Amino acid sequence: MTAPMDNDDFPPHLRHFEQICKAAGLKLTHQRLEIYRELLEARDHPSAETLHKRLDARLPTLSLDTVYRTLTTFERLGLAHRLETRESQARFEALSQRHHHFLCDRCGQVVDFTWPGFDMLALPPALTGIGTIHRTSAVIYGQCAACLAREQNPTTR
Amino acid sequence: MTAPMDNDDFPPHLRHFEQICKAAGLKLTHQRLEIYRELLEARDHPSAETLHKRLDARLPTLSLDTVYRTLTTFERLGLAHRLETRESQARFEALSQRHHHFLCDRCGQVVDFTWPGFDMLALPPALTGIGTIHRTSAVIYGQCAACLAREQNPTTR
DNA sequence: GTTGATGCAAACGATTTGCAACTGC
DNA sequence: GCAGTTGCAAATCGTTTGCATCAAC
Repeated sequence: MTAPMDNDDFPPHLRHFEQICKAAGLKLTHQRLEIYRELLEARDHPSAETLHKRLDARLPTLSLDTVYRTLTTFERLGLAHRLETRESQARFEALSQRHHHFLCDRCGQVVDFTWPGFDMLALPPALTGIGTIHRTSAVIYGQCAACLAREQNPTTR
Repeated sequence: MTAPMDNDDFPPHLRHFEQICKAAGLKLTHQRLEIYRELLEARDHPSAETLHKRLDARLPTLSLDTVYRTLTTFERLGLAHRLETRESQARFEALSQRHHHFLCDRCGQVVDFTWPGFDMLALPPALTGIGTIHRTSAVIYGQCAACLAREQNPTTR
């Protein structure tokens, strides 16, 4: 509809995307590709609406519902995670290296961090027989330095 | 409005509640007390709507908005946690002993489990200087045994 | 009596859905 | 050409809010 699809000069990470879609019997649409690309580049756990805004320049006719539908599809395919935040808006991230999340109780900011000690931890015995484990994740709640500073020094210093 | 408040024969955990409210300058209303009591007894991370239904017998005039408002207040006071689930409905739990959550990707069920190994783990160095830590929590995603069984043996056996 | 809390109804906002037109395969 | 996908608009549903009344202190 906008530009022709040049499947042959896909960079490696998009070839991987192509294969996943093909294996799942999903069509490789222009919209899906661009949404995935945008999510891959995003470092800030964007919401569906944020992604939609960012894609507006490249795909002016892209609808917000398609972004929602596509992100849900990605989640099902294991291409994206839906973050559990305390906001009403869900936020997404493409899968990259193993990391965890710090959530600021004040501003709602999500900060990624790595935690090798946690990643290496043996699963708790209490979970024996619970079923299959897909993913383990640590979430740390607190107040970020910026919010702390803002409260202690409302204006300056 | 319904029954008189007998502040003097409160069980210990409700006296604690009374003190927290008093310290925060909040009125000890009948509704707040009953919502807290119900949340304390609940073992299943009820949603605001579920709590409202359960309280209907005791407080027929209780409105759903009050449940929402009250749970938000409890969260602010540190009397309850809002769970981050993948459902649209938020779910709450009163604070009890330290535990973590297993979330089934299929049925959305939340299962509590203890994980002493995690609780004893040192915080990751990556978080140095991030701010103040309020709470750490582990979330494990997977498929519960019931959902596994249902998919392998759709009908019987 | 004063101040904050409640109940009601209406608003809000994120997300989902029905459907007809369209496009990748 | 067919099945799956999109865009549009409308619906859905959890949650929040304005406001007048009411209860706790």
